[in-house]
Amino acid sequence: MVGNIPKIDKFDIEILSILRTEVRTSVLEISERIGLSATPVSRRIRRPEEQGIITRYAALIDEAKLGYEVSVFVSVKLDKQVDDSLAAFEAAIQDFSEVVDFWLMTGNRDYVLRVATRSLADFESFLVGRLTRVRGVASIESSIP
Amino acid sequence: MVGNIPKIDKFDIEILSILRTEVRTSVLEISERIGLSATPVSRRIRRPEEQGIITRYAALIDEAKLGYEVSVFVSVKLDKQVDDSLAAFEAAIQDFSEVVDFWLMTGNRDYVLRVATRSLADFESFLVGRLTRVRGVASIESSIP
DNA sequence: GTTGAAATCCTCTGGTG
DNA sequence: CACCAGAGGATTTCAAC
Repeated sequence: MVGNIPKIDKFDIEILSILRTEVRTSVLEISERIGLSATPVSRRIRRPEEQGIITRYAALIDEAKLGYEVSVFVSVKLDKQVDDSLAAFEAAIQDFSEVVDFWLMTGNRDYVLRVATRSLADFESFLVGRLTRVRGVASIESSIP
Repeated sequence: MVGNIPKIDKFDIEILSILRTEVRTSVLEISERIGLSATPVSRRIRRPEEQGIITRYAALIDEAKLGYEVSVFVSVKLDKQVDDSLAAFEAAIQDFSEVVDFWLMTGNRDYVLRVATRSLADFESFLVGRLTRVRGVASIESSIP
């Protein structure tokens, strides 16, 4: 069976909920919090890693403190004519360092990007100089968090 | 001066870009990749942690593999009448385990939430049973990635 | 002030009961 | 699953640039 949902018990859920926001919590501290010894905690962390439930460990960066003060949600609609526009579009935006995150919405030609730049001027030059020039882009709409 | 932008050199940028996607990379491996020894790498990791540039370390969970197959972006507009609705609303949604992420948009009464549930039925019951009942919620719109 | 190397300390992991 | 021992990595200290 494909797409099988692994059996997860109360301990696994507690561990995942801790790791979701505090990866650096030591195995020992987790074991004390949930009432287990270190060994099974270590095993219960490794299993979701191998199963691909934990896709990766990421450091969340406060872009504003680095001078990336402008953060924008950009909705992009793609041209319906171009057949391989999705793959091409995704490849293109992955090369843009300004794109922090992106999601493909239902309808399959509608993306939402989160874009971070140092200033509104940088954002606008990214928009007109780079994003609008990607093949297949039909229309763009921005909203600022 | 408030909001000062720290001086970041080439090494810091390289370290941050590694940590952004691969936190578990050892200090030794980072030092080999960027051509520095372990000591300065360790210090250059701690500094952005203390400055709040690295806000937290997070394990990214594949919700689909846990059976949370439905992931939805929800736009919520808040009622303009209620003065403290922002704080109340944020407090409320932080208690909802279904809310994976949320952002406050410009206009100050417009939130975007990312919601993950096990099924569309669960999502709908979350929507009508919990989210719409939060004080100050004026209107809701959903879009599915 | 920052680096580089060695010593210390801490934490993870594999084996045993 | 708990306990214990070995191993690997991170952090502190100190000398040098």
